Amino acid sequence: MSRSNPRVLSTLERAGGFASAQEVYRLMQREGESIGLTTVYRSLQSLVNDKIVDVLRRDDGEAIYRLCGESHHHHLVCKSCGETVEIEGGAIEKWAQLIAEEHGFRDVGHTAEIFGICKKC
Amino acid sequence: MSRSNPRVLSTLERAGGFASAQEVYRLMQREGESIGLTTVYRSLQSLVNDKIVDVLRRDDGEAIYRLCGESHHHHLVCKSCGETVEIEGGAIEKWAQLIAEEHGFRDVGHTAEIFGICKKC
DNA sequence: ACGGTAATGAAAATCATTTTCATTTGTGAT
DNA sequence: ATCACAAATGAAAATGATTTTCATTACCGT
Repeated sequence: MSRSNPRVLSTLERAGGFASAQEVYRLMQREGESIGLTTVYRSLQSLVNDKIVDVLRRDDGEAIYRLCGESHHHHLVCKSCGETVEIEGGAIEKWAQLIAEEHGFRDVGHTAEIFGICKKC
Repeated sequence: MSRSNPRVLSTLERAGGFASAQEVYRLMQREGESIGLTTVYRSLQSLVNDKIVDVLRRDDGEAIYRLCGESHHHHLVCKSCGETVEIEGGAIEKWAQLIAEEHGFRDVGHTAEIFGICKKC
């Protein structure tokens, strides 16, 4: 099949370890890298197969890719202006793990986002 | 705007309270109901606004609509078979509120989902 | 250099979802 | 009942992410 293009992984890292395929592609374009969208998709998929990245879904259904092992964080997003604050989720991590174990689930992950209206809006 | 077509809700109920828009549409077709896909989408969206149904995402990104009780809750979803457990989020509620206030946000809401592999899978 | 396999990417195909817009239906006032 | 207007409807087109196709190119071992 196809192996991952290393520039894709490096771009995903540079993006903070968290981005959609389209975002990785646009980022590479902006930085002058010559690559096709198809290759970006294929590389990300191959990274998922190799368990080097995780794939999640945004609320709008777009797939987002996240480096495994990155200490992950959550977001606090303003519904009005879109300003985003990255937050640590200490309490959540334990909660998710605990609940999942109670129900006999393994291989546990989670998503959590907080949204509201920021000071300026 | 537009209100929900009652046949859509009744079909979603008949489907076990868990189906995608396309599935609801195909089900209604098969049962001889005359309705457009657009209306199915609009009705489901309106049900989501009215908090009569929840919307989640399948692994492939397709939105699935699900009847839910009135109390605010979160989900523990099996990535493999889709089994879903409704859970209470006591800890989360406080955490979200606290973090948001720290950053000066008001009108706060949140989403949280836990996913993993269930016992059977 | 040669032959074969893997990687690449442009363009077309897919598929769920949304938008547009013209038509129909329902409702309330008169 | 009739007129007028708002809401609902759905067919068709638009959108946007993702996948597939396929012809070309880069790479590797001989």
